[in-house]
Amino acid sequence: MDLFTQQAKAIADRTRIRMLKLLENGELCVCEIISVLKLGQSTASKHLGILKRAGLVESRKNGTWAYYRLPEGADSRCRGYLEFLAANLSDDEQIAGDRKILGQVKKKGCSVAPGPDDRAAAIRLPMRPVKARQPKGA
Amino acid sequence: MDLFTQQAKAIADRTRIRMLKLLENGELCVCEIISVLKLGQSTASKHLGILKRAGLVESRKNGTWAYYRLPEGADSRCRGYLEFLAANLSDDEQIAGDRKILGQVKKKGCSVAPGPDDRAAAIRLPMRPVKARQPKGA
DNA sequence: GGTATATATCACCAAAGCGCGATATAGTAA
DNA sequence: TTACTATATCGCGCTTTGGTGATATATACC
Repeated sequence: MDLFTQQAKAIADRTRIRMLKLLENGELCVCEIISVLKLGQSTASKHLGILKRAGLVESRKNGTWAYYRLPEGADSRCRGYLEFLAANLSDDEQIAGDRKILGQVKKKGCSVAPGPDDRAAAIRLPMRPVKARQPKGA
Repeated sequence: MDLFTQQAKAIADRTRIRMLKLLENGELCVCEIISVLKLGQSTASKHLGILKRAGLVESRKNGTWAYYRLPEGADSRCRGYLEFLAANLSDDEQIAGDRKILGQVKKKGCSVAPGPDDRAAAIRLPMRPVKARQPKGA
């Protein structure tokens, strides 16, 4: 499949659009993405894999943590859709809400115990350890 | 589903991308689109319906003929993807070939008997009548 | 060492999507 | 009228896709 169509398919999913819009706020750890978008772990990993294979995100590993970001290189073939996306959905309430939640998650750290008002997330997410874990290298 | 995602899904198909790029050459009759892209009749109709419901094409009827075109209004919500598409795939060989075939189909008329070198199309397309039919109103 | 965490991958199922033939509808041609 | 054409829609089979639980691996914490 040609890259243009592959990227079109990668964007043709609401969850992946939310991921890309969230990553416009900067590089994020997978567990942060999971916390903000309230996704299952395998679901998030699969979607991120689709975005990565389409060249729409890059990733790096640091210990057990994986960080995803929008590509930084000047490869115009990978930037087209991302620039288009950046120019759109500024009025989307859900995406604005995601960005707001990201701010909260960033303050609390990565593994966040969901509040009592979010029972769906409480089922999916592990409890926050007393002290947040940190990768060795950082 | 929100319009942005719906349009993304509508574009996430190679055949529909080819249709939209073909319509950049101006309004076309369905039978012309079928001839150029060598699609089954019901397949083409279904794809055009998806594009229409997503607001990416408009249509009008004249007798039995149906004509599709890119939207002419200034509704920016419908133009975004189309402008993005117009700015891309200029180097796509298949789409360039489609445009070339369109020129040939335009010369011969709508219902074209496929040449002996295109047997797949010969199965799908009716033979060209001795005199090409024309809608009453035009 | 042992236990828990972060992530990727696999297997599975339900849902959606695509192509195609058949049918329905409406118009043209004679 | 009858025959043919253009298009839309429906029904079917097949493939793809999205979500989820289970598993594997590597790492962090103790």
